[in-house]
Amino acid sequence: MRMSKLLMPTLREVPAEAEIASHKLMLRAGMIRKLASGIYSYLPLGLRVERKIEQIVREEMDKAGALELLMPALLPAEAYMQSGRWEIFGPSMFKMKDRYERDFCLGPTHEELFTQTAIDNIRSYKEYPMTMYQIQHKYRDEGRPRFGVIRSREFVMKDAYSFDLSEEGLDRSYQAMYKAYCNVFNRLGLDFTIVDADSGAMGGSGSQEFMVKSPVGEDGIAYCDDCGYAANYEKAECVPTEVECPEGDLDMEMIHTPNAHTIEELVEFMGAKPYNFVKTIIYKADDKFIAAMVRGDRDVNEVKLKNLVGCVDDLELAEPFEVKRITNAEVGFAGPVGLQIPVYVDKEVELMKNFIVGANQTDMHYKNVNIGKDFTPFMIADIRVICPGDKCPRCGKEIKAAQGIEVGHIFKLGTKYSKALGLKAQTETGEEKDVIMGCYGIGVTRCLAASIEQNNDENGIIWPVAIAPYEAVVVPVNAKSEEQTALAEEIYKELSDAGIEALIDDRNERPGVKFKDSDLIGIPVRIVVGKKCGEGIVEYKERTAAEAVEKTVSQAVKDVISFIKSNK
RNA sequence: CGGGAAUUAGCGCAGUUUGGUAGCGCGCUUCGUUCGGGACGAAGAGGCCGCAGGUUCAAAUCCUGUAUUCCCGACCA
Repeated sequence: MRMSKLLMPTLREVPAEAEIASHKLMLRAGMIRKLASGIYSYLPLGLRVERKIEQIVREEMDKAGALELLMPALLPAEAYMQSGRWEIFGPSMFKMKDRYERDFCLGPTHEELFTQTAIDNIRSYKEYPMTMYQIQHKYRDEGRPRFGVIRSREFVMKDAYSFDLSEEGLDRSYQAMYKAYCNVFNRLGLDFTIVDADSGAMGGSGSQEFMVKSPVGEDGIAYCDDCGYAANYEKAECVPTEVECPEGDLDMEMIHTPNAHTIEELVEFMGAKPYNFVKTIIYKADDKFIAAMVRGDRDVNEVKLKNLVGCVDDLELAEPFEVKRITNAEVGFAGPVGLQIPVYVDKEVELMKNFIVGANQTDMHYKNVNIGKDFTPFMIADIRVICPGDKCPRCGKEIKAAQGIEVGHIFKLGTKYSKALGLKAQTETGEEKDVIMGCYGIGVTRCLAASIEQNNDENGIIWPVAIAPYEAVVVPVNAKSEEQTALAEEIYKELSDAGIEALIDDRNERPGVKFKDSDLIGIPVRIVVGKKCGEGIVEYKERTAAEAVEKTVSQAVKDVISFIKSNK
């Protein structure tokens, strides 16, 4: 490709809308342009990278035996109403009506439609197991689109769905996708971590997320360097740790704590440590009230609590007036003693004695409170959020925290959608069975941003060869020099003939501009045709190298070809 | 959905406090000189100052709405 003919509007300055590296660089490199919040156009360079990622995903899916098909993005409401998700998605679904007032939406994800496809087209149990996938634009009206294409409202996603007749079959289909996902992310050159994810609310039996560690990631990861354990923050199991408590068989005692609502204020007031307190938090779970208790220096894990309570709809903090009604006190003085609602207690609290809790009376707390003696929990379970420094639930070493960008998610769905929509298969014995499903997603456009987050420097993007928009660039230093131009053209032709996706910077620009641009757009390797052109010497520079190396023309061409081939 | 900020040329910004009809840098066009890390000189083009009302002789500037965008948080099959 001739750069003089390429639509590549690079920017010297960063548009004010961008905050993170990948977003800034995609704008500066002329890969994308924003059309509305969370909605982007892809210019040639951006599209080429997106297509390459798609192709890698496609190849690995095909290799894993999945069948590619394509659903519409514009969907009739029916199947979503049948599954209940027309309501569950709520405002995050783009909904509309056609001219006859019939309901439609833009597909946010396609479990329902793939289930319907199986119902309509799979005729015999002999056709199972089957995995189908598509690579398609998805639409979600995010409450807060963010970070360029990392959280956008229209994005490209690969979604796959497996259909099996047995749990063992589901395990096999799931494992095949697991392996394919590892292959995909390895080929993309992403440094990723696989974490256990929450699946409780969906009724599934297992779920893992593929995370690219990055400080700009929106998901928390708890991991252990020693044994390799990694889990989503929401999911990570907590190992209870013991803390120092007042000794002895003490009796509960009410104390006056005026205006001490928070743990910090109490610590100040009473001179105790945060871990000597136990917080009691009132939640509303599907219109029923419950209390959750965790140590003063911990946080309640609402996902765990929600799964434990078996809450279907919403788990949210009770409103202040509700707290007042339940505890007979201002917010900040709730405690388990005499409370008339179920009290869920974190496992860690079981290890404590003589702790401090609210007294359900404004400005009053109890000290020397003990489980069993002073109150009876409804249930004791792991309901807290993991903290860095906690013990690893597998090996006991120290847990660390990181942020991650979720680029893939695999999920054992079970029979949720087959039951809702009626996907059954008749077995050889004539018995009817619900088909067991799995679903598997890769955020294609998000991978693009994730790759840039992991591969950039102060000069711009550093593409891995596998997804670089072009593999090599030939730069004649002086556009007016016929000698340089001729040699550059010759090299460009040789590379192209050898199957290299090459650029030639034939623009009438000064060398500095050409170098800056080629670094910015992240082309993996560059040949510069300059002063020593007459002696048949050019410069060879890999994007990651500090310095260029002088080589003969034929050697440089050979090295570019072998560099590209060996890094693909 | 709650809180905060912004909106002036393609991009980055000043001008708004104290009203007088718009400016800087980059980019763009033309000519010339240049040509190894975002050149220099000269001459240009480009703006209903987000939109709608209001106050005023006069509004980018003051007032009232409204839209859009970004940030923090909530939410995120």
